[in-house]
Amino acid sequence: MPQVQFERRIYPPVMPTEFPTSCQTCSVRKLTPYGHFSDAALDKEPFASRTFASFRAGQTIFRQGERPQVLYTILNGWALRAVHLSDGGRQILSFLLPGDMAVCSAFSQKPLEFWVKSITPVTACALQREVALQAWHGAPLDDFARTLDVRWREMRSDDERITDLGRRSAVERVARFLLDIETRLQRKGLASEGRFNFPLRQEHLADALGLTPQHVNRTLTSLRSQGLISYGDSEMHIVDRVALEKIVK
Amino acid sequence: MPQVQFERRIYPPVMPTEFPTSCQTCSVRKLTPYGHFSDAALDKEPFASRTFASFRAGQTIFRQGERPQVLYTILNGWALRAVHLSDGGRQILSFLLPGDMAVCSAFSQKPLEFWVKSITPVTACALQREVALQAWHGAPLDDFARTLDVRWREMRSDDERITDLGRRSAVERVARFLLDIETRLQRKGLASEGRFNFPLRQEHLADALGLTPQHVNRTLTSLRSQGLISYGDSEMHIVDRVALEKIVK
DNA sequence: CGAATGTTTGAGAGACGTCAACCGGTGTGG
DNA sequence: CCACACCGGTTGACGTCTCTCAAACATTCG
Repeated sequence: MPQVQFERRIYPPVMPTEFPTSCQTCSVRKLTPYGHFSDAALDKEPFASRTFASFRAGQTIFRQGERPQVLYTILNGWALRAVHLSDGGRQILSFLLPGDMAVCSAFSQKPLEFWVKSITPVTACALQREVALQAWHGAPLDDFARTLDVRWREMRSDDERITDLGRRSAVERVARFLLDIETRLQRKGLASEGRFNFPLRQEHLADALGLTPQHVNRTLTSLRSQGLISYGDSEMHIVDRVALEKIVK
Repeated sequence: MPQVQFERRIYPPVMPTEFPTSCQTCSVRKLTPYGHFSDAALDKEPFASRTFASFRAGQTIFRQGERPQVLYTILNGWALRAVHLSDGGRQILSFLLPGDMAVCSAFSQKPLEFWVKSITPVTACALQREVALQAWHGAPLDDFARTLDVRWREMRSDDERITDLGRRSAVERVARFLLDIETRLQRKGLASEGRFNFPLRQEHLADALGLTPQHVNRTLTSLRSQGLISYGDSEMHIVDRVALEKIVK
């Protein structure tokens, strides 16, 4: 019986004023797959007909089997992409951070084989699938090629996950994960000096890294006691980046 | 010191007559990402300017860091896509079978972060990157959308690999792998009644599944002694599909 | 205060890796 | 022609990493 997730953390309500007033001044503009689009292009479709959405923490954004008609780009907050396992558990495939697209491959009408759920409250920009498809099809060849490349980074990250899960020990996975998240947040301006907001519970790490929560705990505790990281109160701090990098090889 | 792979198996030389004379009658036509293209479309670019290539067993097709200018579609044989690991090993990311594209995401000019190598002798159809890009850009919206979807299956397969490596035991991984390969070959008409040509060594399975060759051996031996599979002489036979499916859950 | 959630810690079991050896087949070279 | 090396498959003994089961503790919320 699926249990209703009860969100314990307190988050301020999302104010409409938090939505960007234009794509040109959007805070995540440069982080998105269309980050290279010109100012002029951002006045046209599909951006002209963009809308916004906000989700509470722990809310399902896409269900498995659904055929999404919108492409969400995360403006704020964390979400996760996962599949259900036959034993009742879940495998987290990726975490979605500001600037990431919730369903990049939603061009097709094929039903999703994974689901997407917010972790913190999430605000997102929504582009209509059909409109976006037509607009990108009509774009110059150069933009077209880059659009095809949109999946490139995602794909690479998948490859790395495969290597990670197949070959690395628990410490290596955890260290790599923390460094990876830090790098992504840093690039988005959401981390400085190794410090960043970290809303994940240890169970999230376990479900993503293929470990048990207990073992994640032991690993984190070990890293903390060695002075490589420190954490608490939804904050993560990578204290000794060099040592962590040595662990991941 | 990298060791020269010596191919011990004997394969007949590839005869030019084995190349398909037209795209319309190509044996893998329906299996490719452009399998839905019309007869007429196959007379135009990029197909009109296609060329062919053949590789010996164990030959490197793409090097890491390379910027491929051609899109290879495998006509015949098996290949693998992999990355080097810092400990000198390799993680096999996927196996490429007839009808698969060697580098589907080669639309960009970004250097490859993996390498591709033939396992058996491989014959392939080569499309020029630039020509293909322009042709697909000019194609009808519907074809365009499907082209974007080309990566869909690949992506799904990546997701499954992540789940697999993160959560399954050795038996589950091996069973799932065999069923997966059989399904793919069946769809391509290269397997019947659970029997198919299987040129992989146990070390290939190990490198793909994140196990040691010895443990792969124990697992295969166990499955064989239980009468679920039988193999030998580059042939694999899934004897008890139902039981295997029960293992993978 | 009690219920629920998440973190932390411990003891024991099991799965998989490591190290090592042997075997059969095949090409190689004397 | 035969000894030999090499490769891949096979098997055994043993170590260790991670899981499982279990429980204590902190925090938050009702």
